[in-house]
Order: sequence, then structure tokens, then C-alpha cells
Amino acid sequence: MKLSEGVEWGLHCTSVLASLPTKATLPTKALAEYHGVSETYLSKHLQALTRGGIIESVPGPRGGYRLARPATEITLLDVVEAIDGPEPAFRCTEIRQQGPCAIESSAYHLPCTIHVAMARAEKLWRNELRAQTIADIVAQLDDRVPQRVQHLAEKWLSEHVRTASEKA
Amino acid sequence: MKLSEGVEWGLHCTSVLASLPTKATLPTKALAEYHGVSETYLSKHLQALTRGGIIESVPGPRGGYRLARPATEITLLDVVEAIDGPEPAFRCTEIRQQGPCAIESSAYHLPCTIHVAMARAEKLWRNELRAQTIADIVAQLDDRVPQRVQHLAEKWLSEHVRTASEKA
DNA sequence: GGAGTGATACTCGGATATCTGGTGTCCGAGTTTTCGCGG
DNA sequence: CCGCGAAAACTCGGACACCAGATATCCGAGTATCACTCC
Repeated sequence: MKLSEGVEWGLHCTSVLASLPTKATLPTKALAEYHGVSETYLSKHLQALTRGGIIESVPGPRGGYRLARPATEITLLDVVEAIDGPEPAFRCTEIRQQGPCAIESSAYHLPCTIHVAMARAEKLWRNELRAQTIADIVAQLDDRVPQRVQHLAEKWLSEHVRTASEKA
Repeated sequence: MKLSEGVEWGLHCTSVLASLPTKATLPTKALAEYHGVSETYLSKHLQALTRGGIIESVPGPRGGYRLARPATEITLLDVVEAIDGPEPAFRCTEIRQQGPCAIESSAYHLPCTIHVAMARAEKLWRNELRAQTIADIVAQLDDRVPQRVQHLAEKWLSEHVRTASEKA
């Protein structure tokens, strides 16, 4: 079981966007440079976040991405599912209904025991990710990120962010 | 995030082996036919379970596989990790330490917030899988599998199982 | 008839192809800005 | 000087290659069985 690398990128990018002023945008190029990752590939994942309704795009020059709704209403699960897909990790193919001992499908009233157990574990995982929002992540950054980095980031972002009122 | 199909096969096969008499074995061919899956490919996963110490193999004619330890001491997580590998699904690549705002690595005393959150969710998933054993799964089968299938399975397995005392 | 021995058949184990999905890149559609022109 | 319009620049969005890992298969190593021979 392996989670796409894009999930990490998406979570970090969403967190960065959440720390910007309301309505302010940041283009793919800036987000990619900030995280030191491929711009074109990051673009792919940002598109997935857009399709998932996590962020929204502003086209044209001085455009970019911004959150589609308040960071308090974006859970980690939202981001993970937008990029990785909502399908469960364990998919029961009902192999218990195959082979020489199988009978008509309608006779299997109760779901597969193994399927139930795996689904229960996965539900816990999802619930935990759903319980934490991007706003929670951002709130923790103040205490956990070195002061020096915070200052550097603040300065760098202020030079690349694009607000609605700003006129070049 | 996608769990290998072999995980499902491995869980079912381990459960079947757990329902056999002590020391009795079942060859790959029988396990594959019982579940209606590819024999050669199932073999690959059974090898993984062997390497993981879940089951053990008996070579030669009248050989096969059996549990390496009591079913009460085999958790679902053991089987999942034996086949899917023990690596965590989310791997933090520390992209926070890249880009124009990064400083020397030694300055990042506290772990990445996102990494912590993802790891916590994954820990819950693992704990849940660790809390349930193959013996628990087998115990539930009596109530959840149609009587008719239980009889068919009992008969079919008795014709393919190989006990230590049996002499052809 | 019983024991020993060689051939045999069956099993697991690892090495080898194939294929799907993640990884990575590029070019076109659309919009805002900007520059130039005319009034 | 101000308004209008066309061109341009920059953005996102989707379509197109590439590669690693899962999927699927085959053949060789090893062992218990079995048959045959000899005592």
C-alpha cells in the first residue's frame, strides 16, 4: 500500500494557500518553487484539488490558486481523496463465492468477514483524517517551524502573492 | 492508495489453513482451486507469507502449507505486512526543507506537522488490524457463512487435506 | 517376505515476461493586462 | 489628456510519453513416495 507522492504535495500546498490573506492567490510556478518540486507535475495535482472543490483557480495574468472554502472546512481527508481517489484501499472481490464450494450468490446474506474487518480499520483511518482540518495544521506551524524559516517564508510569499487590490 | 490483491488472497488462505487440524497441510494447487484463483500467482503470495513467518511449507509429495504458529497469534496486520510490505503508506520527503525558504537541516527540531497527522491516522489503522487475529475471523465464520457452504467446504477440504498420519 | 535402492512424481522456490497506474512533460484554450492609436 | 481596441503575456487545463511496481507465468531444486530388485 502506497500513497501517491502528490498527496504530500497537495497537503503542503493547501496549507500554504491557507496561510495567505483571503482571496489572495498564488500561481503554480510560485508553489512549485517554494517547495522545490516540478512545476508541471505539481500542476497536475493542483488540477485534481480544483476538481475536488478544495481550491479554485483564477485564470489569466496575475491569476493563480486560492482556497475554495475556509481552511476550517477543509479536512485532511478531503485533500487525500481529491488526489488519491475515494476508492477504499482494500477491495473485496468476493473470492469466497468462487471455487468448488460456492453456491448461488443470493445465499450469501452477510458480508465477508474479512471485508468487514478491513473496512473497519480503514474507517478509523478516514475518521482520523476527517477530524483534522488544514486550519489545524496551519495553527500548529507557529510553534513547530523555526522562527527564521517563518520570517523567510513570510517575506518570500509577500513577494509572490497576488491580492485582489494589488496593482502593479 | 491501493492495497495489493494478494492481501485478500493471503487473508483468505490463512483463514482456511487455520480451520484445518493441527499440522495438516494444503498444497498451493488446492488453495488456488478452492478460491478459484491462479495457482502460479497465488504461489508467489504464499511464498511471501512464508518469508514473513506466518505459514511454513512442507516440501515434496504430500507436502503443502500450514500455519507457522497458532491462529490466535496471527494478526491481520501480520498478514497484510507480510504481503504488502511494512512501509508506511504516507512517506514524508521533507519538502518543507526544500526551496528558497529552507535553512540548515539541523534547525528543524520538530517533525513535520503533516507527517505527524498522517502517521497518527495510519497508526490507528494498524492498531485495528493488530487487534484482530485470524482465529477471530475463523470464529465468526460459523455464524456468517451459509450452512450449505460450510458442509461443502468441510467435505471438499477433507478430500484435499493432508495430515501427518494419513497414509495413501 | 522384508529391506534396500534407484527412479519417479509432486511440491515449493526463485527467476523471468507483461501490463496497469503513477510519474513526468508538453502544448493549446482562455483571460487579464498592456500598449498603441484615435478622438 | 482620455477612451477604445487589438495584441501580447501569463495563467490554467487537458492530452501525450515514460517508468516502476503489481500482475502473471514458467522452469529448476529438493524431498517423500513408490516400485523394483535382491537377500
